[in-house]
Amino acid sequence: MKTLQAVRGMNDLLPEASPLWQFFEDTVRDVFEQYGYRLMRTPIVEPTALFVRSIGEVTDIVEKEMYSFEDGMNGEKLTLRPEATAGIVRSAIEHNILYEGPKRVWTWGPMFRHERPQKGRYRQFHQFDVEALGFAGPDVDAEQIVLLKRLWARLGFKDVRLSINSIGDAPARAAHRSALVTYFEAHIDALDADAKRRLHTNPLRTLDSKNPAMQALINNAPKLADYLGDAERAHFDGVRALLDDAGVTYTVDPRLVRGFDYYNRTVFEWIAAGQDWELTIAGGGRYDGLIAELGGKSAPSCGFGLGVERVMMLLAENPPQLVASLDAYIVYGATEARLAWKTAETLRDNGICIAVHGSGESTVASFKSQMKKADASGARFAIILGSDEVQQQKLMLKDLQGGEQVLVTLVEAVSRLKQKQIQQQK
RNA sequence: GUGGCUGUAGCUCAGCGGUAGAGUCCUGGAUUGUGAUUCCAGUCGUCGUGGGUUCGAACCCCAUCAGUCACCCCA
Repeated sequence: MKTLQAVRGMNDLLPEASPLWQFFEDTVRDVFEQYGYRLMRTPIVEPTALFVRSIGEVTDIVEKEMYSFEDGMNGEKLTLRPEATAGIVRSAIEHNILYEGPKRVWTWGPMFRHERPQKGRYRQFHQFDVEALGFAGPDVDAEQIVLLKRLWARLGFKDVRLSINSIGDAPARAAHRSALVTYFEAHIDALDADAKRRLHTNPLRTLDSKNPAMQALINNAPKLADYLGDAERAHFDGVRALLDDAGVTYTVDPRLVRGFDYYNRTVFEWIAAGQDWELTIAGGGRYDGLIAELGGKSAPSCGFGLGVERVMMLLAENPPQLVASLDAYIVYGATEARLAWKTAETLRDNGICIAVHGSGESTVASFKSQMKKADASGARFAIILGSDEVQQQKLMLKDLQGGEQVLVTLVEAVSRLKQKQIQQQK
């Protein structure tokens, strides 16, 4: 029989890695909630039209990276979500959740893009996603940026930097774009192959070209900043002023553009550097027109996505000290198996997290090997239950970090384990 | 989607036409019921998969799958 393997670009999360993921997820939730964002969840599958209309018909994502298919039952055109914002907005409109005013929400889960996999880039990847729906002011833009700064601090990240830019509103962007196309067309002989190919599809990307021969041309190209109106400029200045107040350092990167058509005004990216890589770990911006575009009442909004796998790469390079989830691991002699099993259940009644050594079909492993398992389990204590302990109606409680062991009653064991739980929480 | 590099034990990798290896992990023992270290012994493989060349292929060739890097693009 042929052994099956995971679909290309889609990864398994193995139990060894999950404590770190859980630490990260808990921290993220904590910070989001601290800013008043509330969880909502939307389906992974959405109508294909939702993404075509929100992300933009001529983007790479829509043209060649979406997992789209027809429902075999009724022929509906469906797509596995490539990003989170569209689904949130669809849901917000459908349930009219902005009826009572603006709302801060967050969501998370798997996203799907059919790209060629690389480090930090997968076909199924996970994002946390934060959206401030119906807020027009620059304060929420800045709020989301400082929220992320707080998150990096909580995670212990140091080499993280921020790029921001204003891409203006749609008319300014359109005017700049056509000026850019005109400019490039006038210098068509100086363009490299990529730039020619992108001339009419994505001329903005050419501004980001790494080709040294193009730099002079790019430096003299029309600047988007020159096309911004007073309101757009004031908004961006507002964001910057708040970031300055918060002591956030950033660089304004005129070349920063984003892949989705719905963005306007503020866009930002947090970029992290690992030992041999540099990747955007969070990116987002304002999308004032999207909700109206998708049929809702106009509601200017701002949001960002956070790439979980990429953050995990950084976390894994400098793992935090994690508190063991198990308080104790119980080991026992052959004749004490039933008692050990029942004792563990009694301890759980008292709020203790405890694993019982799993037995073979007819044999009980030696104390030595059971102790090795106890050590490997990450439990703080081993509880030893053998004939000596049974005779005295007590348990041997061994601290696996210090090595001290004491003979205690069940009640004493509970109170000692509880005490350690409280200490660890501090 | 294009191009380069790489797939050998659970993990990290050596071997590069002639009987599949090391370290680690795991199991048992030295250790009197007790997890580090040390020492001893042992288990573990369709050499990614499918074809081809050859007396003989982990090794050479082709295809394919996967990983990775550079593009494209992006979280």
